[in-house]
Amino acid sequence: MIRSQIQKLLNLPDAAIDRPENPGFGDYSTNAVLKLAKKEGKNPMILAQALVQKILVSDTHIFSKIEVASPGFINFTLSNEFFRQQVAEILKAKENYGAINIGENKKVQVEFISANPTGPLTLGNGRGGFFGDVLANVLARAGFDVKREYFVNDAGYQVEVLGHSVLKDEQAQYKGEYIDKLNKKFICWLCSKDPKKVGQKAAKYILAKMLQPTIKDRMKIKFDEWVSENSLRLSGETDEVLQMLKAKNLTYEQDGAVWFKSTQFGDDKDRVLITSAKDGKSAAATYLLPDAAYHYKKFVKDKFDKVINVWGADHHGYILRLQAVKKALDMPGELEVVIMQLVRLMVKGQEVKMSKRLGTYITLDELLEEIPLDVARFFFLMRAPNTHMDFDLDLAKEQSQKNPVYYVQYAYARICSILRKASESGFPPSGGVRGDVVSDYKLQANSYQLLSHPSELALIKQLIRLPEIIADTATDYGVHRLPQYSMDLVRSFHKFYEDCKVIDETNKDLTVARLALCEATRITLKNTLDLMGISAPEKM
RNA sequence: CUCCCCGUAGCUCAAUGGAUAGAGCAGUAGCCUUCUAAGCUGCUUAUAUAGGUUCGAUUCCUAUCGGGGAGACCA
Repeated sequence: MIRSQIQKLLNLPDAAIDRPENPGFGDYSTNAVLKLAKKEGKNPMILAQALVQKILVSDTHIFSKIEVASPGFINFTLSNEFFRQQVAEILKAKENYGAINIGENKKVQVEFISANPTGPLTLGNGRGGFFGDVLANVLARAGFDVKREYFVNDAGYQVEVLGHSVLKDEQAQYKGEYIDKLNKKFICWLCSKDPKKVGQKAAKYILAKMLQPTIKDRMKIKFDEWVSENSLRLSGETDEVLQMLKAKNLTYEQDGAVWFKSTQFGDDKDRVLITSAKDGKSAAATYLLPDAAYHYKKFVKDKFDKVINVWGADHHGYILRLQAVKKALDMPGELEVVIMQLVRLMVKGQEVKMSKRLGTYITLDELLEEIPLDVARFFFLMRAPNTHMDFDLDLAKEQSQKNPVYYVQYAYARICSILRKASESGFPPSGGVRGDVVSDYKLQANSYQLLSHPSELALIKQLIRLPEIIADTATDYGVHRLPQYSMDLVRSFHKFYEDCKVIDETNKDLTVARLALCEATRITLKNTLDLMGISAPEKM
């Protein structure tokens, strides 16, 4: 990565290296000196000048110009020669282009969706699902050892409520077609009239027949593990954690319930671990206890260095509680929670409360029946996690045709079309399939010199952003950067396409150089689309 | 009442405290005898309000207004 090379040259480890929007300020710039000058009370311009002198002395072929700009920026302009070399680098790296190793093979778990097995997936699950999936992709590319997990809450109060709902007794809450179906399906189980048993059976069915097919087949997301809450309870892991808390004297009993002293670890109030038996309900573990056991498993047993939980905004208040448990049990590793703001459902400009009880919701299945997966992914991925999102299915359907994903995919199809045509016209001389073509381009490395058109260089500058995009996204989890980047990238390609005719029988060297650039663009775009889980069509 | 998130162009969204606030869609004027016009080029429009910190604020702090979420022996 060029950024880290510049950092090394500056010998300022925490210097932020920018890409200025204004081309007059070079390809990269840094304000590091401004900060340093402030700290040391020196004149930033003088400091910057001195630093630049040192860099010039150290002599590098990468830059064509290093300038100091008021009030103390240092602007780096890279040489065209350097940019051209990058095309060859990309062709060499192929599908590995963009891969970096800031993760150092550390074990990271991304836990996402984890929707209760009590009904179909919602739009909010879709948003979090695509986000988590792509974040995991990016982390893997950044050199982490990534696992995706889904925590199945197949035990506890909500499963009992599900049982009541399927039984259609007076404590029923969930409504919808699937409940009616389950009611008929489990007629044999209904004999037992035990809401817990019926609920567990129904939860199992919902997971296997509704959630998993939607996630695997429709959303195209693969989880490494589906961890069952019930199995943690049955295996005794939940008890184990409770005993550890008790042994540390971090629990107490009050009003018949067992409490965790979470306030000792920064929480607002103490939390109940086991409810008291009252109002006809038996004592039961709250969600916190199995979740504590689950995180104990993540950090202590599975030895994850980092755990990233993707949650909906309605779980915000839960973060402190979980962090408290982690601290209380001295779990090693990092726990991070990404909060996805909720998706509001709008119909004709009016908000409709999404409610499983009222049956007023649009499921993810319904959405994905109306809208292609690529469109849905791009649509959700474009938005930063903390933006509040209004969703109107009719509008989404209407805008599906205008989705920028087509702009991106069209560029890919265009590139493939050119490469096909070139191969038909005998470029390069040996012709053949694309894989062979690439190796032929490499043989003609000197023809890269011919890439000098502003649109060609602008395109290369976009290509070399990919590793930086991956590094940034793996650091701040700003997954929406990817669709943004893909649009920037293809905009440069479309411009190049307009300005530079690739196949030119009268200038074979230039043609080969431009074909190499096309192939490098194809690789970069393909790798970017792969990260987003979006298909790369060779024809449109 | 307390806490969290958000307020940017007509609409949907970008912008590690940086230099001239960017895209897409919509609107509008052009560009195909030439590799895919699902494209390219031009024009038009924006930081909720009031203070503060800073060389420099869409970004950080305070207050106000407006929208969403949380505050249970629910998950």
